[in-house]
Amino acid sequence: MSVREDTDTAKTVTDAALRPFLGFNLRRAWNVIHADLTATLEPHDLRMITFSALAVIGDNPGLSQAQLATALSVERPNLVPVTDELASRGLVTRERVPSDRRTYALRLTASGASLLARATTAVHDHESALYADLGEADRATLIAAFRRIESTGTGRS
Amino acid sequence: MSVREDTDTAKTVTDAALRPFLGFNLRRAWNVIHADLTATLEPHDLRMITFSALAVIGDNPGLSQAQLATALSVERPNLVPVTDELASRGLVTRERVPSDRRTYALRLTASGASLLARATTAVHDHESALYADLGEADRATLIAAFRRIESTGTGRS
DNA sequence: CTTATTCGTTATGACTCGTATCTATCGTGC
DNA sequence: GCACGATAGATACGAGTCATAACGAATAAG
Repeated sequence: MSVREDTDTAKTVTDAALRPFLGFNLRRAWNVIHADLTATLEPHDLRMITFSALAVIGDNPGLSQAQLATALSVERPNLVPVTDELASRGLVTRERVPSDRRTYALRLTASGASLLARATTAVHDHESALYADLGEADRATLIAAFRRIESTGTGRS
Repeated sequence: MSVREDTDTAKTVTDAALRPFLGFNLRRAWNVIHADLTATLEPHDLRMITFSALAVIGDNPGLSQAQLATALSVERPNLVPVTDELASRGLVTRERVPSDRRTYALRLTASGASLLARATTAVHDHESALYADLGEADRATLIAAFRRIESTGTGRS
């Protein structure tokens, strides 16, 4: 079948076969953004999951851990060490709810809100740098596309 | 401080604080695509890494494992079990190179090429379904944006 | 021959995430 | 009051991914 190609010593190894796939490109972009995000949050002693949790708690004071897990798309067990850490660092409070003593009501403390504000600013600035080459319109297109992919894939609203 | 909000029993837990961040949306989209891709490749007994490896080998016959690792952005040690599996399944050959007996020259076998073709079709079809809501222009915008994010983040080419 | 470098490989550990399971609590029906 | 199923939080365990360190074999340079 004339499989004999002299591509052997080729110095150029191409991605060409994978580039047409959006999923592949998305993975590469995600790797970059993930690395940048991790580095951005590291000075604040936050990981992506703890930062996300802080943000959702800040937006939904008094929510339960189960609600938080749903909002973050993680399983409940994986949230336990997160809330443990946030609580032990004094960033969130876990108040017992009188009406249902099984659940905790999660709220930001003052220092939690302050840290969230600082980290949010840092993340926003880093994202702006990463997307400097992208126009505002492209950025909006991206987010809209992501949400559509999300809903197409999961079927949820 | 009038912290007393009745958001406690709120049934609606919002993502609002995170949605403006592109990274967050990208992660969600990636989760969806990753799940779909995994399910798509599973009937072919392929994982993302093995499929990607097949595709790159098919496009660059005779390349070394080190070159493959670079093309796939994974560390060399993590590629060993991949090439082992592909070789033991008879999908790729590892021929010794006379000029440099340290390296292996990786090539697809006939069945490897056949499997790659079938899997590529499957992945392409699934991607088309996922991106059905996206126009062709949006898809091109997405890929272009990804590549720009990639190069901005890594500084490479 | 000696030294440094590269390839493929092994071993190891960090990190993420999901499933199964347990206890405590709530709600419902008897 | 008491049994039943369901839910919240927590624990334990395992699968999967990924990077680092280090080793033998082979190559290249001195």
